[in-house]
Amino acid sequence: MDCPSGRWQAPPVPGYGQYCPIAKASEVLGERWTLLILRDLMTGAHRFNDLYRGLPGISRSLLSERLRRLEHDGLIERRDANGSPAGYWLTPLGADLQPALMAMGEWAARNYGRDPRRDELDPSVLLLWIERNANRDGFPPGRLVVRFDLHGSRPNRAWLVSEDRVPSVCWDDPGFDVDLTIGCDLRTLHKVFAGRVALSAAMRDRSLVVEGSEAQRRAFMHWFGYSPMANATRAALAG
Amino acid sequence: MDCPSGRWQAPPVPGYGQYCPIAKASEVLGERWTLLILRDLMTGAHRFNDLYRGLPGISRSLLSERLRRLEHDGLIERRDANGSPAGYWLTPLGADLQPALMAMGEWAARNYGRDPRRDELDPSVLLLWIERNANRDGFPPGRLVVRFDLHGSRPNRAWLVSEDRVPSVCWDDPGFDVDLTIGCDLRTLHKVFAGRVALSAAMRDRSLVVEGSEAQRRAFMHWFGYSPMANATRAALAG
DNA sequence: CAGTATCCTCGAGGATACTG
DNA sequence: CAGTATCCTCGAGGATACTG
Repeated sequence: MDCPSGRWQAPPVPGYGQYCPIAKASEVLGERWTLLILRDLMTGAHRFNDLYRGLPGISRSLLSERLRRLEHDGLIERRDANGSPAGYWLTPLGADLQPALMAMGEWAARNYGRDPRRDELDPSVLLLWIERNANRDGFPPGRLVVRFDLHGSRPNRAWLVSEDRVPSVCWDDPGFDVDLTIGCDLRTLHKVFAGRVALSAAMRDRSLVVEGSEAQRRAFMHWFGYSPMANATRAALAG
Repeated sequence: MDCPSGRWQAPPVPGYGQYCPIAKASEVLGERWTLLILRDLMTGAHRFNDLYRGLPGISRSLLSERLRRLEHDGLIERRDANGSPAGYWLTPLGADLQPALMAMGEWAARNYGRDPRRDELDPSVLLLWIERNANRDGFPPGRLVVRFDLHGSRPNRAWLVSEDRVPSVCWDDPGFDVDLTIGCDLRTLHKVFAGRVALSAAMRDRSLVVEGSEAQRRAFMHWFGYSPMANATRAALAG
């Protein structure tokens, strides 16, 4: 609970004055952006700029403020420089929130699931999510270079480069030979990510076209990163 | 989704522009008071003034605004006059939130459980919760009158009157003969309500004193209303 | 890279008074 | 009982420029 300045006072977020767990949870989690920050920490973002990139519309000062409050409330801790991996990490208290966060997300996935309009999707955020949720064990050792051709989006090309099973997305040609290309429009990619359409079905009807060696295409189906809520969505659609 | 005025426009609560279930849930549930309103609807409050009484600090206009938004978002519906029980009721969409709300509350109960200071407790809210969570089947038919003597609180006397198994709390002497009195301080009553202390233990060490016939005292242990999160709290304390 | 400091705006929501 | 209308305040947070 120690803070950067050493003695940061929590600005008096107006509590509810109710000694009730729901009220307490609302006080800790209820501010704008807080739940999304926790979501991103749970899916592998830890550096300030990683978090910033995944939250279009937040300002750097507001992100900083929210992180300080979460640290003050004991949900996250900052690991600096010498303490191995730098950045922000969930404490046990913060990690314990995962079931509740999943339950909220599953509620929304069950009930608000519909296909997004193209203008509701942000290509850079979707690719970031695919990177973060990728199954690292499914990548080959060494380097793998995948190019996404997103029909009708701007920008419309992204590269996912996996080095020693650690993927990262970039929007400028990294210059390496491409092992695999994925061609589809952004909505199809989102539908697959969200679990609204099976990857195999999208490949079959060629709304998503994968080009590469047979082995690479098979591996793709194994490492592709789905939304953590995809299973709930599939269940809702099946039920 | 129809609204009082017939064409109420949702003020543009700034969304996150992320097509993600957690973001969607945050948009619908993230505003101040919203989760507490849903909590109260789940525990039996339905009339405007019932909700208002259970949310000290909210203004009538803000409660009205929040209810309109929840109605607009499809989580609650207003049943007026001729459609039997008047007031606000959860729709299936709203009721489907219960597991998520419980998960959040249980997280807080597990992690933030501690004994409240006396100034953190509001007697009228605690008695309201006990009324709402009472086990109606445990009341006798006809009338039961219970007086709570809350040592050191102001006001320090409340009556719970059950008529045909429907309890209601009042703070002025209703004038009926008293069948049962409960004497304790507010913190003890809260500890019992929250599941932090067993009712039987509080009676045994006389921090909570019940006076009445043997039958009434036994019935009391059956109808007394616990917090919906009490079981989670007991589990956390036992584990 | 990872923030902080300062200044300024605008909109959420309180207070008050009112209504069917 | 169940709200609504109006006016006003103040504080959350954006913009901008800065730092170790």
